[in-house]
Amino acid sequence: MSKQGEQMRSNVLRVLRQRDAPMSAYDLLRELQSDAPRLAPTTIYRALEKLVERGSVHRLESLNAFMACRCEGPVDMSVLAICDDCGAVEENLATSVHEQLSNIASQSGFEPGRRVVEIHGRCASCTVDEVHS
Amino acid sequence: MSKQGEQMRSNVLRVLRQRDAPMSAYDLLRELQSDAPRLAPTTIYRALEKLVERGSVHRLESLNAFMACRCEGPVDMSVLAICDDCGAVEENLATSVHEQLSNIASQSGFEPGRRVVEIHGRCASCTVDEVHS
DNA sequence: GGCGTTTCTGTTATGTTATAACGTTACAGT
DNA sequence: ACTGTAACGTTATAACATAACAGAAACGCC
Repeated sequence: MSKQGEQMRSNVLRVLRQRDAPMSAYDLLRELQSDAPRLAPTTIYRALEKLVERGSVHRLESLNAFMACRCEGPVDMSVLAICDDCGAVEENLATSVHEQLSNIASQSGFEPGRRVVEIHGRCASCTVDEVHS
Repeated sequence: MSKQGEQMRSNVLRVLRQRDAPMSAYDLLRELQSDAPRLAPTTIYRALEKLVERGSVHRLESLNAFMACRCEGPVDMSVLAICDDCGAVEENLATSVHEQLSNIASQSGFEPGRRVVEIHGRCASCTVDEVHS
């Protein structure tokens, strides 16, 4: 049965990669339900949990959405830049930001764990496509 | 009518300050419904939106919750350290982290807007209260 | 092989978070 | 007073996420 689980994870990852943009769990559900109509949210969330654990997928906390990872370095050192116009997301490796963040928290005796670093704004191509009404 | 809106915002802020911990919109709703049983989610969300805009309240993206701001400096330069054990949240002013974050995003032509910087882990007092089962 | 244990999976149901849609009320400008 | 605009109240529903439990697979042990 772990075969089926692996299958599901790879299906989810495939769809995320095809899209190459943030998708909600329910977007994925709808997509995959064309093959398996009875597919349930739980199944998607379980697959996503594993994929995030593995670092294959980012969870975008400020969007409640998920995205296939395409960055080089360690997935937990990346910064996600989210375009509020077109929805595109850039991944940037930013080790120093993450280190600083951990350091600052540590100063008050806090034991650092998972970090969330995201930035909203407008991507380069949307800035060029400026509206000139 | 704007009197009522202001009233609502101050009620919401009062409850958040009393609690001094993250609360979901629905926590607030339940709390305030003891006075106004017909109160609706929308009303809470609108009040929260304004309060966040003003900088009186933080939105914790990774918890889908809200918290009264008690930090000194500019609210949009703070780092939120969230204890996964006790739920307490520390606010730290961290201008340099935010600046670096904006810089990194800018490098690819991204126009920086709202930043989300949160860190999960264990707070000092929970680290001390270590379980020694 | 048979048996118990553990882990993973599918399924149903429900809980939680957030917003759409629309009519109403306040208020500023004229 | 009239009108446009922004804020508000209200109802309904959409979107996101998990609890709970039953059944199947995997594994060790006898």
